[in-house]
Amino acid sequence: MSRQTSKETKQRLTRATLEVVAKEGVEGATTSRIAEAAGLSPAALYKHFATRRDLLLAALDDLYDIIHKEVLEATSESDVLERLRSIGRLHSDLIVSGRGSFIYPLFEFLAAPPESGLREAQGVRQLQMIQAVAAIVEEGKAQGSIAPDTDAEQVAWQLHAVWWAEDISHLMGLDQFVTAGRSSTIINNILGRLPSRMASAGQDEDLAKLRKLLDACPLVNPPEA
Amino acid sequence: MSRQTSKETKQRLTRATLEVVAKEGVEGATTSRIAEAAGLSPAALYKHFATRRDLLLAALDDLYDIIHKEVLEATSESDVLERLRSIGRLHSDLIVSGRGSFIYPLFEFLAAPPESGLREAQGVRQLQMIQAVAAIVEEGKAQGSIAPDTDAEQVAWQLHAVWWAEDISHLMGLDQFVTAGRSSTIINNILGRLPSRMASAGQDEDLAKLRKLLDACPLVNPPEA
Amino acid sequence: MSRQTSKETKQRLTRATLEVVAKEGVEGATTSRIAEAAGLSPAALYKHFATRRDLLLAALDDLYDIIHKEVLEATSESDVLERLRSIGRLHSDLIVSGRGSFIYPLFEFLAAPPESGLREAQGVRQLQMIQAVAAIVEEGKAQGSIAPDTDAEQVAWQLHAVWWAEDISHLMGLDQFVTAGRSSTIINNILGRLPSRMASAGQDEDLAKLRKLLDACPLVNPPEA
Amino acid sequence: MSRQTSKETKQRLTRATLEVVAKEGVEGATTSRIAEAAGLSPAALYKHFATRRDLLLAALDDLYDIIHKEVLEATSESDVLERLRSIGRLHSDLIVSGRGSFIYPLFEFLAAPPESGLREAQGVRQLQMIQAVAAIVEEGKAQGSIAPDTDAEQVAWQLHAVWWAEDISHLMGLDQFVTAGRSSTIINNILGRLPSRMASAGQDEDLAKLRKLLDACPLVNPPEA
DNA sequence: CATGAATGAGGGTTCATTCAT
DNA sequence: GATGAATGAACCCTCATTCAT
Repeated sequence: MSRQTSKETKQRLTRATLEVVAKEGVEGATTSRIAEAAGLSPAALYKHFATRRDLLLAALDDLYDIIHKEVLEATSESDVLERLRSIGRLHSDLIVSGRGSFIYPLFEFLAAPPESGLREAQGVRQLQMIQAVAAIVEEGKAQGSIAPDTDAEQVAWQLHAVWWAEDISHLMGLDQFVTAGRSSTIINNILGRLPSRMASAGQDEDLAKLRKLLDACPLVNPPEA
Repeated sequence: MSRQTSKETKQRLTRATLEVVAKEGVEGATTSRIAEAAGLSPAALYKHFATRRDLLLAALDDLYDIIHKEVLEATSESDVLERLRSIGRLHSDLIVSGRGSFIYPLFEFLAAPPESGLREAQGVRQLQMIQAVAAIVEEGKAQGSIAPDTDAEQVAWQLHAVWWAEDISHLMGLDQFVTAGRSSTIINNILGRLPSRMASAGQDEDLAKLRKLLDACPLVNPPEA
Repeated sequence: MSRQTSKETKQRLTRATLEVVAKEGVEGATTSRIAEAAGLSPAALYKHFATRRDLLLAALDDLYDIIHKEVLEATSESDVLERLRSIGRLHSDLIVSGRGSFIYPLFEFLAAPPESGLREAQGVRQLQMIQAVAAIVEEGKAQGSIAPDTDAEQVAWQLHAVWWAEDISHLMGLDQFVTAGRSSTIINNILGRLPSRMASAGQDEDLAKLRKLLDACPLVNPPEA
Repeated sequence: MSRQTSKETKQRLTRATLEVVAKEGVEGATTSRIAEAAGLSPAALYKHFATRRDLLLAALDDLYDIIHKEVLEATSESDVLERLRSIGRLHSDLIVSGRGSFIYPLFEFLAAPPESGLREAQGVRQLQMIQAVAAIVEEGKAQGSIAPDTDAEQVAWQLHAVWWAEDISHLMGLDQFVTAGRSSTIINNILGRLPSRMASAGQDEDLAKLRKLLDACPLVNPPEA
């Protein structure tokens, strides 16, 4: 009982890492602090991870799992648009409430020294998340609730840009971006253009014209771009 | 005279700091490395800054000055929309070409440990930049080229979200966001909505209707948000 | 049966130790590296040896056994002088060819920290080897091929001095001592004085006079020494 | 006064290193022990040497300087043969008295891990010492006290072989090699053959014949060697 | 204004060893 | 007989900073 399986301890360590990183930054996530948070000796840590960097990477993996579960999969609305809106709301809530401790490691890894390769490691995972969001949009297209000519990946990038901006603002102490409704305004703009004619038919007959106009308007879709 | 000298040395130190931060991250920006890059002894550093943290803060100030000069003020188009578009293009170019070395320090500071206060310190400056961009938009409103009911600050946030997303993507090695035209598509979307009726009259009479429709459309501007 | 197994495992461990010591030095011969080389877990090691030091000592024993077998007993010439010359040649060959991997552990043990007792432990074994060589010389005296008044142990020391010098030179990268024939010249000098009158009678009648002169000569054998 | 020049402190450190190595072996010559012996903090050490290895190398240099001064140059006999004999006696004395603490680091460096390059570093210095001894022999040839056809370098190697054997024996606790006169017997053998005819003329007329016989004797100088 | 010398604290990591399983 | 988990002690080294010069 006192001895635990390696897998359990590994998770205990990655979780402890995320905690410590959230509180003290990656700089401050020293092996001894992590070990203490996990209830181990610093030496024991090296029985499970060859290197502090390995542990950080494992924690990053864990983190993206958590994000997947707590954000992407936490919402179950059958309507895709509602689901995306819900994800956005969840993200904002996590930010504002301070429960979004996963943001710190995220940006810490972003700022890792160029040659460490940690940034690129994160890139792969972020891309997967973007594609996961794009997949949701595609689901909406299949459902018929989203216009069939929508560029799903473009939408996913667009949403991520806003979510990242929420993160950044929060990190800098500029919560107003979220609390003053600026971010949700952007999200609404993005999502507002997605509905298919069919979906919106019952809601707003103007939208059909609007979309046609938007598509035709050279300012919105400049010929050269 | 000696004050002049001190001022010069101070700048030498802040520039050296930015260099080192770019190469090694904030963690790796140790006093000795900075001193070496500045051609001083580590001890001499303390004649100009009481603390490493003070030096980092000064470097951050310097950095934002540079960004102001190299990005915001580097563009001189009289037409505000063109100017904003130009700023965006400059940003993308800096990213893709790799000349945007200031991005590294920016995110390094963002990822500084919570208790260091560096993140909040950066917030103030970023806010100033956002307001500077908002001021440009206001200028456009005064010129008449931008619709008078435009929320200038909202636009500034929106643009920053895209620029930050370009930064983040690049840091993660996901240059596709910039190179595949995803970011410029967003920028075009944003700027495309700004022109005033007057300005667009000669260009595209559709836009007037479009804007009216957009404003009225509950999907784009939901009542509750 | 289990004892048998233990004995085998013990040998596996001592051999592994010698390998690791050869590659990494005694310092670098850590329990985990040894265990890995032996295909065991570090913990299992302690079922066979109470202490790392005990294992090192056992490895040293093993090493001297190997040397006995591979060098002293590998030569079978009936003529003692030829046998000694052959041993010398074998030693030189092992050195130059790089197959004499046992040299590394030997000097590693020699350089073990004073308080470890490893050096003294080696002394006993080296003394046995010297006496083994002396025994060969005695055999030659019994055969009649070596002069009866020869100090066998002195000769054994003398030969060892040369062999050690070959080892040391090789370790320092000064292979010239062996390859330029310097060591063999010394060996020839040593062995050249050993033949008995009888043995040399058929070969060279000068030697009788020579030996008498040598013995009488105060420069070669000073009275005080 | 409390602050010292770097050069002084450097020497203090190399000397302290040699002391510690003598007492505890190179393994035991940890930075903290060395620093303590030198009266510094472990951190201060790194202001003078970039690396523990660098310090060890500097100590090795220092060591060879000491040997040069305390052994090679400590003897001033004008007669070269006497000088060499004196050097040998000094070496033996240092060994037996235990004052020859420099032996430990010498062999420790010999046993350094193969890839560390410390062994080769020592090789260069040892070669210099061998050549210094050869130079003394050459001096004797110039003086006329040593036979002109003597191979000076061969003699130097031969002497070193004996001295090394004294070192090794001592390290293994086999002081008998020195105390029972075995090493000095070899030395006498070596030096006894050096005198020139001229030099020995007044001493022993037998030697002339002896040398001629020795030179002619195929057992001592085999044709093939 | 600048520096060389110095340091306490702490960094990540490895060590030989133990013990429950 | 073997192992996986665990650890206290120690390793080399770097840090931001101070102070006499």
